[in-house]
Amino acid sequence: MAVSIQAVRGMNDLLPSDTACWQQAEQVLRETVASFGYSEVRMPLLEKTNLFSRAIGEVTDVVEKEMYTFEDRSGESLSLRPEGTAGCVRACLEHNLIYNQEQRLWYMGPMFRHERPQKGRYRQFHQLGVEVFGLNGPDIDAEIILLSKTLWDKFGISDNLKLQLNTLGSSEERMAYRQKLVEYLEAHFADLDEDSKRRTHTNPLRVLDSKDPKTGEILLNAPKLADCLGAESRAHFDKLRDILESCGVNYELNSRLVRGLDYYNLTVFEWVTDALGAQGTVCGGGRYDGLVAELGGTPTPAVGFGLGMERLILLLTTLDKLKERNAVDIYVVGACADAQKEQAKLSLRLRSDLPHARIMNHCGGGSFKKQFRRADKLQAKAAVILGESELKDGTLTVKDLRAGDSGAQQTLPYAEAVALLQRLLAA
RNA sequence: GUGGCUGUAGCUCAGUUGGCAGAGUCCUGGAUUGUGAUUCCAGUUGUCGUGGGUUCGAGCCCCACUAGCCACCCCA
Repeated sequence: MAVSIQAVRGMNDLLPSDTACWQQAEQVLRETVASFGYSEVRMPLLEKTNLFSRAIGEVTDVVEKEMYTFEDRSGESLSLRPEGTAGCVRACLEHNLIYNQEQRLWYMGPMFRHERPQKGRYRQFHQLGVEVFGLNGPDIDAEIILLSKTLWDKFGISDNLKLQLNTLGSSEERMAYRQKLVEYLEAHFADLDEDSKRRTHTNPLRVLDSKDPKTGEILLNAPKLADCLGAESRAHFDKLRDILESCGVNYELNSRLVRGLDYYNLTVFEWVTDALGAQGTVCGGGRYDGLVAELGGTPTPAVGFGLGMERLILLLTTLDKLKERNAVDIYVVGACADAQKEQAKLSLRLRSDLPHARIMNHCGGGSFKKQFRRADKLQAKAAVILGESELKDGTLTVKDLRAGDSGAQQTLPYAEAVALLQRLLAA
């Protein structure tokens, strides 16, 4: 459809049928993080560009080619946040939230990356972020994985998500391994496929994931990350696995899981599904002990994850896990001489006496037929009728719209009508 | 950023070798002037994604652009 002004590519409007789904999902997310004792933080969508280039890594795809970056009126370079962790750390440092104390935090909101849109990948997308600061043990790594697992259980989608787990070692071990790997890849550079040649310098650990058969052969003799791990890193990972297993969490070890943001170390994980096509990672995260210091704070251990809201909701919709929910419980129809005034007054009174009911007053006039059709379309549970006779007698007619064919209806004094409505809504 | 497919009514889609722009649904009104998913009748759907080109004539063929979908890539 040709429209004179269109939305920016990859940035979607959420219409009433969408927001009904989002609100259901958001409610479960909020309840769950609260049940783990986490607190909400809200950060600006805009940050100084160098926050992201320092936090995420200068040579990552996200920073190199996916950020929305521009100069504001004072000439300062700003960027729309491509992820939430950097801004969260910045906020914590700025307000001394993590000076000698631990924090368990969460946030939810839009992120921006200039990628080619496709199913489950949009230029404005939304994440639930969970971040923990000041705890360095495997127990907290396990906790955030258990938190995410709790979400899947509550949504009823645990069977459709698999946990992939890996460890990258300490920052030093990881850097040392990266160095070794790059040296090895450079020695065989001529025989690598094109993607792997590029990745050798952009994201060498990703080369391990190459599907090219010739590169695969070369990789057989490549140095192994596991060989670079020290006893401490190994113990951390073993303990994490121990806790997950004792809590009944199944996982797959995936030594090629490295993730694209530079700040990760030790534990990394992803929850993946095969129900969404190419964008199968619904939730991913890990430990990032070096980031706080990198951004100028005192060294502070940290761990967290991001959950893609669009992918979650796409999965919930695909698996038909969201309840259809109407927007209206009671529809007020009428055709008395002073209809607009009397209906408005009645509707206000009903809302006051039935505070949890969603009550819509018919506006715009028209026949009863039209008004009832509207009530039915909205899937209201009951209609309240205010006509000439009701107004004269001081009564209301309450019609049960779920009763079937003609529907049961009773004309009652106000108080009894309210009581009947209460019973109908409870049913 | 690269490739493949697609774009016709609000929605889902037909549209023959290039020859009057269609169906279903939705919406509106009526059959029933105080009663809703059914039924029956009537009615409105329009920049055929945009701009060029070929042609007597283009929804259809050609080019460019744009948007969407899917995949690569990347990640949530």
